[in-house]
Amino acid sequence: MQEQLERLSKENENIRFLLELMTSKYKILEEQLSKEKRVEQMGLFTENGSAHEYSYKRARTEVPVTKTSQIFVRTDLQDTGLLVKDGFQWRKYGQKVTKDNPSPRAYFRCSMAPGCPVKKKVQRSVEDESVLVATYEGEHNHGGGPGAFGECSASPDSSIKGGSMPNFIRPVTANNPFRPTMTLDLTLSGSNQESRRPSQSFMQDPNYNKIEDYVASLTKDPNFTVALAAAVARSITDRPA
DNA sequence: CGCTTTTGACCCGCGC
DNA sequence: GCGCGGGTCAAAAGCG
Repeated sequence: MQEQLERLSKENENIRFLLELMTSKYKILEEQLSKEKRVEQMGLFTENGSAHEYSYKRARTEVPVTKTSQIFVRTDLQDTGLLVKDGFQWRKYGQKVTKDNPSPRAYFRCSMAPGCPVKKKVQRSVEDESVLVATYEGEHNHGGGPGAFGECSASPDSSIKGGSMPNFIRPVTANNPFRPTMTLDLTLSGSNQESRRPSQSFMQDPNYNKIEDYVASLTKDPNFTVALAAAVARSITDRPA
């Protein structure tokens, strides 16, 4: 018990470090983004007569930015499917074997399409084959169907007992074959005018305390370490420095 | 029979 | 211009 306790507290320390790393990375990115916004605005105001042309050209050449996020879902290794239960109904429209990963990548469109533009890609993680990586593009313009996360409740024997569980992170229930897992929303917010939000510190986010409490409870779950490590690795490697 | 999944073909952007 | 690789299409197969 003592040994296990020591191991766990060491693990907690590591996780705290990773979280701090993520937080600082987030702050750096936020600063960089606001700097870019300032530069962009200055460009628009100083170019006098050509300002309209400038913005027009930018708008035309700019790739339409869609909101993307990733979640990591731990599954049974025997489970060969690429299904991530997220409460929405999806229609599979393709599957591909990619170069960097031996497991195939499945492509899904929201079943409400073309009314709903959301797409997702699901592929097993290279680092841990039991972890499914689901990448979402866009935002649903409708509610979730039956079996949505919001309808789940904490399972009594789960090692994760959140108490006040944030809506965006839910444990797995008897209806859901997946084991408890860590879900991280690594949203890449767009840089176009419509998606701009007022600059807000991560620490000032109204959900921050809830997230912190919940993450603290998650550290009791050994599965959490793997999922977090994968998420942090991605957050570092997938973003511009 | 209608809807969903599978899978090979096709398209398109990117790097060389 | 060409090849490569990721993403999408669409016909065929599967399934309830």
